[in-house]
Amino acid sequence: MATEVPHATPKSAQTRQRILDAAAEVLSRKGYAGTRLADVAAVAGVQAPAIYYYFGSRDALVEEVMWVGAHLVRLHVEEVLAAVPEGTGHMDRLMVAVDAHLRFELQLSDYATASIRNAGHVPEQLRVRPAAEEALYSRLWRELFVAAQQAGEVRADLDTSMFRLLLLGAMNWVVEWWNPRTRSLDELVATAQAMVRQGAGAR
Amino acid sequence: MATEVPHATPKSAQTRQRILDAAAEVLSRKGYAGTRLADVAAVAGVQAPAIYYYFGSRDALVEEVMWVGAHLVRLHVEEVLAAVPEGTGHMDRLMVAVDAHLRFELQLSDYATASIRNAGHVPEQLRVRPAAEEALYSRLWRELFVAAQQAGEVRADLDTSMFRLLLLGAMNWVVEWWNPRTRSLDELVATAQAMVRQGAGAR
DNA sequence: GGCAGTTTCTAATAGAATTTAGAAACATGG
DNA sequence: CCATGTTTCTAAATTCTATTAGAAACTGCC
Repeated sequence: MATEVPHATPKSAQTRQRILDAAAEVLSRKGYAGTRLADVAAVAGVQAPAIYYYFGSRDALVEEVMWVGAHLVRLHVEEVLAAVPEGTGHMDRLMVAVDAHLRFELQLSDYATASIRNAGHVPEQLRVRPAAEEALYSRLWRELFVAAQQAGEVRADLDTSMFRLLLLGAMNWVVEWWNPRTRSLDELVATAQAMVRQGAGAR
Repeated sequence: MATEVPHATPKSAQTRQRILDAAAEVLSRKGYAGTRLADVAAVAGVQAPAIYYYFGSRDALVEEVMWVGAHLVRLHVEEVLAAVPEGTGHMDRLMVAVDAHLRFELQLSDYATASIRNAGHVPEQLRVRPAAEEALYSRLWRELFVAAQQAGEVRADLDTSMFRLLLLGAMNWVVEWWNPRTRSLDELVATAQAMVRQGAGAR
């Protein structure tokens, strides 16, 4: 019964991956509502029914993209943070996380973009598994902020929980307006970091 | 030919309004993909085909909600800013705008929520008219920032264009996680204002 | 109370997309 | 080179909504 585990052979796994990548690409560009299986199939270089050999349904495919997206973002930021030299300040660690999140979301991964853009637009049932990943990611940021606050590098009177949600929102919303042709990614990262460190106010 | 202008009588205009309100409510909650005409009709207290007496198509209805949402946000913030006492500082005017935007988006208007959440998810053709409103709104914020920077209340070396987009993103994304039961709107506003004024950094 | 115009409904249609059925092509090991 | 299992295709069925047709109900005015 190949239906149960059709990913055994390398060849087959490759096609499955191609379909998943195609779905991420189309989802990141057109959103949940605009994503047709025919489009995904075209990008993957197969006919639409071939998708059903690997995924139970359109929604199962979407769910996997969403999960992978959330998962990859977290892995990436964790890895980058793990590589930060011992003894780096807490605010600087926050800056690194901002940098890693933005670059990954905008440059490296259609999965991340798809996951971010469609988080609130897919049917409830598809959010369960991705939500668990997102919760882990939230925790990562919470810990960064708590540590920074305890070390006195973030103001003691700041509601870091709210601030964190606002910051992640600012970074996530970038997918809605970002155009690499007209803006510099370095500049974006620098501005987002400045927003966290010191805001816009003079002095 | 009543088909052309069915909104003449007050009674009729009322039903039309009910349908539009219902569409804003459902769109703000379920998003473009999840919005069924049958749901909209149910909320408005009519049968689905009645919608066609007032709107040419599902998309025409959606487009109107999107436009009204963008329009109302701008009007509201403009009005609030117009009421600010003469001689108020530029940074304080920014704080007022942040306050007005967030409160309107979260408390006063399903239209605003619908417009924000679905801006990037409706088909291209539906974005033209709303986009014009959004451009006017962007200009409003641009002017606030430019004035504040020229007055020296915003750091001279800040890329205010980028900062503005990040700030609006942070505020817009709030619709994705906001829960009035567990969070205080006053606290949210205060934190967003702090983000603009001084960021998270200590001193 | 009847009549004209407006508004809304029930029932049917249409169209688009997902999803199945089942046949063909392909790959691989004997 | 055949046999077997895997992978992909074409063609068809299903499903889900938007949309249309046309009848009924309602409203206000004479």
